[in-house]
Formats: sequence, structure tokens, C-alpha cells
Amino acid sequence: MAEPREVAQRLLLRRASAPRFHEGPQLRRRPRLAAGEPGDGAHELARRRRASVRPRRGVAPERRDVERVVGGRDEMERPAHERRLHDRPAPERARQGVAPERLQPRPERHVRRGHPLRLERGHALDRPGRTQACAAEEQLPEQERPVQLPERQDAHAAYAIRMAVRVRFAPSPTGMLHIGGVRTAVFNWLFARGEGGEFKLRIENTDTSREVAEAVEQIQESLRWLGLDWDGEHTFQLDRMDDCRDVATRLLEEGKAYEDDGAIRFRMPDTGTTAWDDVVRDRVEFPNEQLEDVVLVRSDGRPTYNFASPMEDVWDGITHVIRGDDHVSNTPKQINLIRAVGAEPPEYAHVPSVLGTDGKKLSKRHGAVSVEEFRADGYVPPALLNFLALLGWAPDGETTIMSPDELVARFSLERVQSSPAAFDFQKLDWMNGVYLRALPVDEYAHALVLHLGERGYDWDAELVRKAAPLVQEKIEKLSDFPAFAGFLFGDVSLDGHSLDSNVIAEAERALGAVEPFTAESIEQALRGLADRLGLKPREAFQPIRIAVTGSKVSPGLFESLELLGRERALERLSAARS
RNA sequence: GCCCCCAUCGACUAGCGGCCCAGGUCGCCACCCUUUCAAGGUGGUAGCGCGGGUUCGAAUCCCGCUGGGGGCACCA
Repeated sequence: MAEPREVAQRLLLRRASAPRFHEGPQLRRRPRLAAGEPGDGAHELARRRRASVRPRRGVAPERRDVERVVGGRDEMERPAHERRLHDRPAPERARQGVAPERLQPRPERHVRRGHPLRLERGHALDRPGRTQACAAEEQLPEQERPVQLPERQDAHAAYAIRMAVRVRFAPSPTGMLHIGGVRTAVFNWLFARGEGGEFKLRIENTDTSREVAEAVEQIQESLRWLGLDWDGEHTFQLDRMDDCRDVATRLLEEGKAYEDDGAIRFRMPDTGTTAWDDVVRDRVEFPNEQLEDVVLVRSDGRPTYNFASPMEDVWDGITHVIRGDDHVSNTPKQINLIRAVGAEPPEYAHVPSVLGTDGKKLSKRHGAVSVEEFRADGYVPPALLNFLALLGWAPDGETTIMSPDELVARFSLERVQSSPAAFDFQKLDWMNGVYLRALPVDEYAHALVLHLGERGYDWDAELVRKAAPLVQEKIEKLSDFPAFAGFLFGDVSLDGHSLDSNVIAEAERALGAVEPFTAESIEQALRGLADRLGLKPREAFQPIRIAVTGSKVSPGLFESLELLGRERALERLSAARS
């Protein structure tokens, strides 16, 4: 019978055994924003400059009046290229740069039946109606004519034809990579790879005070281990401080921002709404009057996240921002900022958070939460990846086991769930077991040796290798090995077990005579012994098992005995008698 | 407190108005296999949060409620 083990085996074999560590093709560098280089909109802006300082959102009770006065601007004509994009119906725009879904769902049972794992190219599946519900033209906030940014015009040109997708994963280096964050990274990576696009790694270290040394290396190590390769060098948000400040200065000059206590704040539009068609959440709208004037640059001169991040998205030519849904309320602010700077916002996809089994946000008390911990616990990358991908996404109602390649091939952003998902450790364990069992024995043995080495066990690698086949079917995590097969490497304790000393004595005698000392002949001898004593196999074997392994649960008795060797086996038996 | 979002078995999900007295997977239970434990096989358990609509027909559309989540920083 073709069983999941074989299934998973095929899945694994389709993939090179080593994770892809390469850094990907080097990107052609995009010219950076030539800051302080206002386009033809500058005059308009100057003309429309508003009172330079205004109270913060929600602070002044009389603010309504102020808004009335300030807010009543007339709508400007937009530049041609921009209109082109804006005037296209939203759903169509949402599809730009996204290849149609190319794959037919393939029921898993085909795999079970042992059919070759091949994804069929079929006609494009129609997209789910999500975005279609939002056909209404996006209501633009009233806004001044933006300053032109030449590089974004290039991007627009590409957009209009068919833009390759470019996404980014942007963790802040404040510690180990949280599994929820990694899931976001997984979605980004899956999407980018599936679309033949690029996946960039950006370190958002604007808040230097919280930066943790080592974290940057740690993050990269975790991603690499999981097999998430990024394109080009990773970048640091801090490196663009100067560019950000330049833009802020220009925004200041244009009256789009103002100073406030030494900081620079961006003036959000007062009326209208800011909206976008979120790939996972559909239409999202925010009344502009709710938007706070965000701080762009702190009084100490450092740009804030809400400023630096969208600017970098623009400079990097990010087409799709896929991030946690805790960012939704930042999005309208960032969209306004991006437009103020004359650029076109990317597509947004806000993925739901990951909860613990109790429905609360996943945290330490639920168990492992960082990639490092999962690694140390003996989970294997493709299993974790498979599991993470299925957290909030499913290709269909049937398929669960998918290799990294298959995940890439089948992933689609539109199918990610909009409600949060609970992290089920039991299911992860099961899935890890599936992948572990699917490994060719030698690879399995290798993984075991590596894992034990990492965990600080200095056990004989050769013996570990020999023990590997005995445990492969039986443990779900590599870290289960010591408890399960540790008796091969060290002394055992018989505390709490009372043994039938008669059986032990008989076994001692029988094993002393077995020749050769192999599983096969040991089995013969012990079965004969059971017969002689008139015992059922389990009745006879269990005391021996305990004497030899110190546990009621162990790998196969005969194989274990063989590996232990006659001498040590006899020692343990005689020790058990006294 | 204010704003926003979400809601199918215990968990992850399929479902896009009739194919659904709701399908798959994990878990759980039983049986089979069996030297223990697993693995594997077979069968089973369990769900559309509640209340109103719309419709010939609703898990699917609308409204309200309830429950859960997220956001409201010179954090990211």
C-alpha cells in the first residue's frame, strides 16, 4: 500500500536535501529617490500651503472648525500616469503583477495511490470573488498634486505591462524570530517564489534602543534554516535615515508636514476616506478625520517606523506588502504618505495573527515560539514550513502534506484566511513525524546525528546511525531520541520496576548461547524461551525489555539487544536479577 | 473608552444560494495488525455561536446580538 510515508518520501525527494541557502539573484539596483528634487507639482504645493502648525488630532475641541476651513480644497487633476492607474477598476488593479492561478487542485488521494506527484497545468482558475465586491472606484483623499518621483514612474511603466512581484519581510531586531512573524515571512516567500518574484529582507531597526545585538544574525539563521531564501543583501532601515530626513524636509517645505515640539509631523487629509483593496481582507476604509498626524521624524532626528517603512517600500519597488494585521491601522497613514511623495501605494495583504491553543495570542507559555526553539526541539524545516503555511491558508479542502516546492506552486494570497488561527502543537508533531518517517534512512540518521550534536550529546555517531532505523517509525521529533533510545548509550535505572527474575534468568542463559548475536537469532532464541515457559510473547519479552532498556517502551527488543551487544545485554540482565 | 476586523467539529480548514441531514486533516474513541511503543488498516465521535430577515430554497446574502481578535506611541 502506498502510505503517507511514501507520499512524504516522494515529496522530500523532489527537493534537494539541503535547504536553499543561496542568496538569490542579485537585483539590479534601483536608483534611490533623488530627495529634495521637487517635480512640477511643487508650485502648486507652495500655493496650497496651509497654516504651518495645527493642533494634533483630537486634541483641540474646536478643531472641527479648523478642518472645515482647511479641508475644503478642490480636487486637482492628476498626472496622466497616475490617472491611468487610479481609473482602472480596483479589482483589476488588484490583479496586476499577479499571475493567474495556474494549478488545478489535486486531491491528495492521488498521491496516496502512488501516482506521480505532478501538478497539472490547467486553465486559469477564476479568482474568488473577494476583490470583485469592491468594484467601486477608490475614493481618494483630497490631496495636493504630488511631487514626482522619477523611479516610481519607471515602476508604473512596468506595472502597466506586467510587473514582477516584489515583497519584503521586515522584522525588527528585538530578539528571536517569533513563530507568528515567521508565518508572515512564509507567506511572503511562498507568494514571491510562486510568482517568480523577489523576496527581500529588511531589518527595521529604526528604534535603536530596542535593538538586540545578535538578533540580525539570528533572524537570518532562522530564515535560512527554514529554507526561506531572500534576494540580494538584507537592508537596514537605519541606512536610509538620511533619505528619510530629506523627504521630511521637503514635505515640510511643501507644507505637507509641520514641526511639532522638535518633531516633524505629517499632515493627514481632513476629509474623505483612505481606502484600499486588501488582498486578504477585501475593501478597507478609514475616514481621514480619524487619521492622526503621524510623527515622521522624532525630535532627536530619527525617522519613525511609520515613515521609514512606507518610504522604503517605495524605494525598493515593493509591489505587495504582506504583513500582520496589527498593521491595518497604520496602512491608511502610510498610503497617504506614499501618495504625498508622489508614489503609488503597493498592494496590501494583512494576514491574521497566530493564536495559542487557548485562543489568546501565542506566547511563551504556550510552548516554543521561536524558530530556534522549534529547531532545538527536533522539528525539521519542511515540516514546520508545511505546518506554518497551513495556518490560515489551505489550497483546497483535502491536501495537507505538501513539500516546499508544492507549497510554492499552489500558494495563493487570495486564499489566506481573514480570521486568526490557533497554533496546534499536536498537529505539528504529527506532521513532523510524517516528514521524519519519509526521510531515507541515511538522511534520517544524519539528521539525528546533527541534532544530537547540536544538543550537546557526545554519543557515538556510529551507534546513533545504527539505532536510527529502530526509532524512525516511532518518534515524532528528533529530540525524542534520547528518552527513547538513550539506553544504548548509558546506564539504565530499574527503579520502580519489579521483574520476573525467572524469566530474566532464562533470558540470560538463552542470550549467552545465541550465535551469532543478531536480531534474527535472538528472536528465535527468545521465542523459543517463551514457548518453553508457556508464556505469551509479550509476557516473556516485557521483563526482558525493562531489564535491558529500563523502560516499558522501547524500540524493537531483538534489534535493541543486537545493538547493545551480548556483553552489555548480559550485564543488564544479571543486574536486574539482584 | 473610541475605531476596525473576524466567526463551520476541541484544532487547522473545504464550502461563494440547491451537488451539504456539511467534506478532508490533526486529536479523541473502538477494532484489526502486533514483542512494548509507534506506524499502518478499518470504523466511529464531533461543527455551521444566537436571533431576526431575504429567498421556492441559506453554512453561504442582509440586520441585530453575543463571543473572539486587533489598533488607538517621538514602538515596530
